[in-house]
Amino acid sequence: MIESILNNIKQTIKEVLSDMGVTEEVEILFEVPKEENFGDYSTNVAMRLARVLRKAPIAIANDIISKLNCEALHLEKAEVAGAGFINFFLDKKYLANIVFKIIDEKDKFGSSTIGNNRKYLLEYVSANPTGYLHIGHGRGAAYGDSLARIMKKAGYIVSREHYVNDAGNQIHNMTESIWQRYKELYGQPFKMEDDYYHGKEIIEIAKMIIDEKGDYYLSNPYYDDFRKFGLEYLLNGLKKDLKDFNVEFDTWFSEKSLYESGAVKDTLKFLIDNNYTYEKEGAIWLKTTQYGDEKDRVLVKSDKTLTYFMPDIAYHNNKLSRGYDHLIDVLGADHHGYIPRLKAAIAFVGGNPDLLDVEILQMVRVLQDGVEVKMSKRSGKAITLRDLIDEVGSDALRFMYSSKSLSTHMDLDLDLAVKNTNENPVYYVQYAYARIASLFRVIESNNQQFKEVTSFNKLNYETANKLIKILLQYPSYVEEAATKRLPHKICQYSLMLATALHSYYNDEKIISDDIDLVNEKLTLLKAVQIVLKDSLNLIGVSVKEKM
RNA sequence: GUCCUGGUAGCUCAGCUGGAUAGAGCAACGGCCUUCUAAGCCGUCGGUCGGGGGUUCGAAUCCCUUCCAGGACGCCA
Repeated sequence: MIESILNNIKQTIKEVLSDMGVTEEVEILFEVPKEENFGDYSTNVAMRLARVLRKAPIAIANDIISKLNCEALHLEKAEVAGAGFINFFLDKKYLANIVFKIIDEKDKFGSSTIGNNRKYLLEYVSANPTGYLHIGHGRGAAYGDSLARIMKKAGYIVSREHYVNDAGNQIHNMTESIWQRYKELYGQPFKMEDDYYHGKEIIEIAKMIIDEKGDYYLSNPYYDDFRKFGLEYLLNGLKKDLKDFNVEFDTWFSEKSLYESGAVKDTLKFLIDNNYTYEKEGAIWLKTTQYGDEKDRVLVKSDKTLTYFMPDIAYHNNKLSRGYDHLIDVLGADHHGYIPRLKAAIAFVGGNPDLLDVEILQMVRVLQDGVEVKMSKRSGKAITLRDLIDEVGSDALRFMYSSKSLSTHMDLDLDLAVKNTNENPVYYVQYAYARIASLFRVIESNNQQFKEVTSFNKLNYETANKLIKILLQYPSYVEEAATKRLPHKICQYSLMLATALHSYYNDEKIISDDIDLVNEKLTLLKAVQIVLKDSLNLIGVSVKEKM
């Protein structure tokens, strides 16, 4: 609706401009002005044309608006302001129709086709199953899951994937770690190497094995059983934590399966056969510098074992073969240097490096009592995602993560998050929803019947307009969040809508004896509720009927 | 040393494809509940947009330079 109004205005301006003798293509952009007095939308096209037309921007703007047919364009008025802005004031009554559209479309409202059904593979979290998830994983999880939801709404086809590193050296270390802890629990000599996993979960696993099999492994081979048991336990824990965080995946892709299918071997052979590699100092190197990497990278170490990179190439090759239009990897900032070699690898296996985008999330710093709490999976003192979900709650945590852009170095104040949860803006938004829900309960207990209206006759457009204007903007927020991959836009939007709701609620008495007016207001609020719920859902946050 | 991110109000952060007087939440201060949920509303206070140059009608936004902070520069994963 808003799009069609703006498109019509754009079209009209284009015609006016060509009458004025502007031959070149000019981009006409609309933005919502910060200041309310500047109308609903504005454009700076007159200023952009000042140089081309050699004319004062204000004069150009005046020329343009004198030729606009406001009524046909659903405009209350258009005026020139400032240095040459054209401000448009839309017809409030016409805009109010958005409410009926929302009531009609429900959670489909805000959907768009901008994604064009393009198929995306979104990989995120991909945590090693060697310990519990930490706070950095939480950020990637919240981002990836929210982005997937938003992109789907915007018309992309999105597959969500978690890569499971169940084959490499880290699993060996995990197995050995359990073995050392097992021996420790029996008072035997043990040694935890530096690169072993020192978390408390490893001890828990050793205890569980003892519960089941006692000291059996002190005199029998432990390796395969420990490996299997540890992997299963940790992977299940990982899945459960993510599920409780409202984070979903379509596929859990096993690294081990790449070995079993021969994909790793085949990919390596392909690279060698095509001369993309060379041998040096007993190792096999991939010539990634050919594609702008700062140095070549080892695929096969001199001890004949593979680097992490090698199966990862096979993995990305596999992704490419599955017919996606685009791949997105969400990685931590510590993997930044990994991107050039990954893109080079994609080029070597015959893919287009531009098919892969890597979204980098900056580190999360955890503060407690004003000092940083270091997190390290190996030291075991890390604050886990599970701890936070239990203490802060999934909703509050999701909102906290999602409200900041990925590139910001995020500070998470534990004292604030845990003790003072009502300072989290998520409650502000949920409260807006609950307040509306409460109104419907009151109506019911009054034995009044709420009936959705299909047109407004008594509604005060002046007070309702703020809400309506924000409802109108929802689709464009979804589109922007999806195309620019910025879920925090949705947080901002939900806060905006909640603010307008609270304000409206305070200004207007909703329930009165005038049942027609009550029905009109409640129809409006019903629409607000739909959009609040949908926007929160996009960032994985639930709504509450009562608070 | 090279590369990536940041540096905006006391704190946490938006704004960054150049646009009107730089925003929000929290904190601080002052009002608003005999009326539908006060986890709310209304208002006040608070800024050399890290510093310095440049580009132009116009710069928080683009370019150069410099300082500070975090991260990466493995035959680790």
